[in-house]
Amino acid sequence: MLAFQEFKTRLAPTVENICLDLVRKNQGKISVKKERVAVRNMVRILEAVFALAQEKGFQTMTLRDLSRKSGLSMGALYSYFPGKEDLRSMILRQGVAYTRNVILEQTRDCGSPAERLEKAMETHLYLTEVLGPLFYFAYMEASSLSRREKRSAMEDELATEQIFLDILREGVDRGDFQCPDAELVAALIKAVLQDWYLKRWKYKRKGITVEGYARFVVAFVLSRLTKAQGGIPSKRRGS
Amino acid sequence: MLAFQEFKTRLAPTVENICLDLVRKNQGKISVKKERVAVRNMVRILEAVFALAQEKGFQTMTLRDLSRKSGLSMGALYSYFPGKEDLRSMILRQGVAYTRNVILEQTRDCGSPAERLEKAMETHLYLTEVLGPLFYFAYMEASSLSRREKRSAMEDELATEQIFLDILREGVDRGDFQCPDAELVAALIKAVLQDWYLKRWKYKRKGITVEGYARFVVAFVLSRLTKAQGGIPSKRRGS
DNA sequence: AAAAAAAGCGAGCGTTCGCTCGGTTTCTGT
DNA sequence: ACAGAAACCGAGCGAACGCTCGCTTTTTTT
Repeated sequence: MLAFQEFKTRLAPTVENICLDLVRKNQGKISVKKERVAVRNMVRILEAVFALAQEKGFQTMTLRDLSRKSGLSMGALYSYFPGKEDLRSMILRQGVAYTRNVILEQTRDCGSPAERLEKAMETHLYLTEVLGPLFYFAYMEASSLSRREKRSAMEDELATEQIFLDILREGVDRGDFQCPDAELVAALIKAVLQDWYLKRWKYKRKGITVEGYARFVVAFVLSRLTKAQGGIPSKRRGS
Repeated sequence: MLAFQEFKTRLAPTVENICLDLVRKNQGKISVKKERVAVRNMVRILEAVFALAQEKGFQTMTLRDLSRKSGLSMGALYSYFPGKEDLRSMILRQGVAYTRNVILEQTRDCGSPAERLEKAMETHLYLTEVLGPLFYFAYMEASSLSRREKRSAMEDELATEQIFLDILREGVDRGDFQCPDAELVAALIKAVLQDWYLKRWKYKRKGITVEGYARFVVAFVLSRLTKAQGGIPSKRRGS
């Protein structure tokens, strides 16, 4: 298992790096010319958004709140995004793209399905640990999107799940895994990984580190895939 | 395993029953005198709230939206709650109390820890299946609460988890379960059960019924508790 | 059926929101 | 040092919000 600290320094997944991509991909919407300035202030904006969204939600947060917390004036803010809704969708889009890229890139060159599965879960957890507020934001704000954007959020959910499903199926084909219900296992994995950033307060309180959680989840899932004798009993005794 | 249909008819966990309790426990805040009328309209209000909250979130929903969807006028609405925030906290409080009671009541008289664990998971899933919109609402709205109410929401989360943890520990004591990290397993169970109502669209799309999901989750967890040889390997091979 | 009580109504109040824009400050090249 | 460009500022705009209240309609009582 890769240590969390090493992951952090090797990949350097920071808000700053995400802002750099965000600024470059939205040049049409950002009226600030100099990239250095744009990125610096975009970082302040995103960090303020994450803090405020965690406090009171994105909808409840006002642009005056954002102005106060980020240190930029109302007018200055509108040099960095065309409107409040656009700000949200810019952040979501960029965050999703970034996550997808990192996980796919990290799992591509692994060996056995078991190793790839471990690597995928580990990467997901470590990434959410570094970018916790971003993931929390993305998850919590998905409920108040337009229909168009809601569909897109659902497809992202399924795309992440598909990564796990592909690995599971490969493992089953090769005979490494015994898993008659790969779809459900993939969904379970996704749910458990999400819990890490949705309930960070809970795990912090219990003194559980991201590495400890990763070890537990990997062991739990793999033990079921490699040691379980049978599938699901079709009937269990009644109450 | 209890069939879902039987659970539904036996316990009759409906929005109407919840509204009855809600009306009785908030008589001071509701100016409508006749209980029959109060309950009837409270049902219309709650169902409208759930629908709107799922569409656009509680904060984004306006009282004019609620008026339109529920069929009651702006003025009439204020006979049923003192303000928008009070409406939310009334719903949350009542929903949490109801859930807690049902699960505790259903798991009290079971036999072995394995049976109780199964019953607890099954009850949680069936309840969320009937009252899906309520749970979705409670979960999604927990992020934009006051500090006082946030603490209370966290305690509810931990209280539910504690039910599972108690059963796990009893099973370990009796030698039924092999589980060196009961706290993490309890958290995992909670996360997986929550996924059912947070991502219902996903499971609906895959054609998975609540009974199928319950069977899967129970089998997955129990197989790990009763068949796994060891705990967590302290080290796994490096990347 | 008339009177009293209860419930329902919706235009309008004050406030605050997202957003704009004319003026000011800061940065950059020479 | 200075002129032009870039960035920043915040009072103010129309719109929409939560909420109220005088009035009407419906239900209950006598």
